[in-house]
Amino acid sequence: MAETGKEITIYDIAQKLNISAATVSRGLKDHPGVNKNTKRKILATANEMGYRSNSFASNLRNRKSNIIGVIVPRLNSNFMSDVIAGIEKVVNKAGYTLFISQSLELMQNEVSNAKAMFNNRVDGVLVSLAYDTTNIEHFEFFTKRDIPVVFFDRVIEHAKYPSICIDNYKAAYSLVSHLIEQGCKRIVHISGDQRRNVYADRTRGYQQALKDNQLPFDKELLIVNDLTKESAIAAAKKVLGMKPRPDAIFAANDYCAVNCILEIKKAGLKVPGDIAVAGFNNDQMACVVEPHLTTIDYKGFEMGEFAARMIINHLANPGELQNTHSLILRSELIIRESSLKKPAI
Amino acid sequence: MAETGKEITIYDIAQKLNISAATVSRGLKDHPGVNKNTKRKILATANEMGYRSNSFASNLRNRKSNIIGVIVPRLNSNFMSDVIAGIEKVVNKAGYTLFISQSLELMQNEVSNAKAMFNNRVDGVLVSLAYDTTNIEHFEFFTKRDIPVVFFDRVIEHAKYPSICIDNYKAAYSLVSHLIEQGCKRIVHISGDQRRNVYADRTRGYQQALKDNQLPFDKELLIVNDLTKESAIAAAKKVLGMKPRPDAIFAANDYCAVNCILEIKKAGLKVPGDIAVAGFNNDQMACVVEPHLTTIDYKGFEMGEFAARMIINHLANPGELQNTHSLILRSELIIRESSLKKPAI
DNA sequence: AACTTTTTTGCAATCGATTGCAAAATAAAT
DNA sequence: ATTTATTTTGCAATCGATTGCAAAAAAGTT
Repeated sequence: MAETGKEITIYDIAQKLNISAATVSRGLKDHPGVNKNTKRKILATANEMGYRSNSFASNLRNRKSNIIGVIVPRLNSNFMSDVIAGIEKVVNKAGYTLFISQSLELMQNEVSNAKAMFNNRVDGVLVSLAYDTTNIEHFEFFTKRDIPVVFFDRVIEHAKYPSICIDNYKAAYSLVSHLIEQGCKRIVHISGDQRRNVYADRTRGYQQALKDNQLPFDKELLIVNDLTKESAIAAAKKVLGMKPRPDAIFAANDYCAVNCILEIKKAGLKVPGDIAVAGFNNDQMACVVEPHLTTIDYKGFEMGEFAARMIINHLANPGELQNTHSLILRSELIIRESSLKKPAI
Repeated sequence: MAETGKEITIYDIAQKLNISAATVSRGLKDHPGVNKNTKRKILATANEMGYRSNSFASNLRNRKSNIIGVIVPRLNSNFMSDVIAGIEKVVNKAGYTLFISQSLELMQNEVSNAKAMFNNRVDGVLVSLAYDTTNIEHFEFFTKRDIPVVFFDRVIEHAKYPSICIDNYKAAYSLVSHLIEQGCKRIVHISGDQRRNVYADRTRGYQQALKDNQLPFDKELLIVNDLTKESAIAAAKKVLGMKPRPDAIFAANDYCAVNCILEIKKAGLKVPGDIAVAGFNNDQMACVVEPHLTTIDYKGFEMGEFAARMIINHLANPGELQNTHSLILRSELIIRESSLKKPAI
């Protein structure tokens, strides 16, 4: 078993077996040209001496780190935790490890994280953009060196970068259609920074659903803020003061929706009776608030798996960057009480 | 600026400046023995040629990875996201990067993650234990090689490993005392696996608070499960069926507490009127549920910072492992409506 | 037994950065 | 101008694993 103190190298194994380090190196990685018996011996001695491969030496020689970088806005959601788990699963199987960091929704951090990853020579990067990222020049370092960059969830339209996300437009469209179907006519949409696809697309879906149902789009009913609790409460208050009062709120995420519900109830109004509310993401708290929240569900684990596979594929078949453009995953409308004005049939 | 294609090494810089690679190496890291002018030139050329240090070569030579491993049960809470952010802050400042992985509450994953980190030659490891971890032999690899391991939050009593957590006993004691002070006499405690300090200590605090207030400890009132939503609901149902009916539930985490509240309300009873409820952790959802949840708050960011500092210190002053044993951070009782039987004074 | 073919192995260079030691260059002192 | 002290630099070995190429060993043919 492993001994204390000094590290064992292939040279130590070679010496003990009276063979060359080259053979040990080949033997350890099951090179076909090595005699089966020798291989067995090498493996046995390696184990017995407590050998562990030195990845620095190997990486140095191979000019490859076997590390995939992941930059996300925040790790604090079930969604993101699932994404990471999905990525880990695929990536580990392919022999890579992860280098994860959070931008905390600030472009500034995103930039420095990207630099750190570049300097650590990651073999590929998975990115979900920060709230306030205005450009993606900080990823050009990677493309210049042919290091694949894949965006997921918070993606950006760019010929160079493949991406994975759900159809936010369609999801929002179906959600708003549902609200309309429930009899809502003045639907407020609370969204985030319109530079982020997830918010812009949801807004478009909202607008199109209105249009397709002959409902006018009233600019006043579109509220864009930073989706924090405070902004959610402020937005809710604003809605409550509008005349005529809107009969529904579609918030771009669950946390915002939930805080709207609380605020509406605090004002003595009923959800969904007076105002129906819907969110996006199907967070845990969607089933904690009362009434439970109608929302859009999509699978983080799956998204992580796909994103990871995309990167791994690029690494396995370099030069095919252009083949895969973008991938759209499915999402699902989850109808709960917060939007049910009519009794369920 | 950075060129496309090939990587620049110190040899390229050396050649361009007609000096030796040794000087370039020293110049780049501000070695005192290098002429100021030469340094300036080296830095300038490095920039201009788009040089980035090759960490593999450097790590190989220095026998040091500058990577800190972090193993956590799950990344899905605000708490954990804050911890990671705190760790990142300290660790980055000291020139390290993070290698994060989740055990998903399974010892099996924790073991393989630990191995992966060991093989990647992390310089230190920060760990919060999985739900079902029964022993910590998988960390002996590290101690044998004098690689520091620091536990945080979900810690374990062990002379070899320093740890950081809050005083779960005291926190639970103060929380239960508060419930008693509100007039509760039959208090249920729902907890998790008692092998985890966080749960065992909370249970102890609960029991001691009862004792100090002349309340009998009824075994039936201590429910141990896995704290999932399903278990929470089952536990709540059990409580509702008890005779005489308990007048309070102290759950070992907020998610469990929240689901109890929902279940109690579903049964037509009032919280806190019929049954007071309290949780632990001050998750976002504590303020989503109605009534808002009384709970214990403690700062993940701080905990991350401290844990990281501890590891960094150990790395800076090796051999002082025994100096720092364990650190107890403060926590705070947050009283909200879910436990207020008496009107606030 | 001599020769050809096939399997196995080893030599030695390579991947870049680092650093002890000594040499060279410069500055200071005589 | 010499000698001594001080700064700067460079040489060359080292950190382990990898791999093209060639040599050695084993197996197969005549």
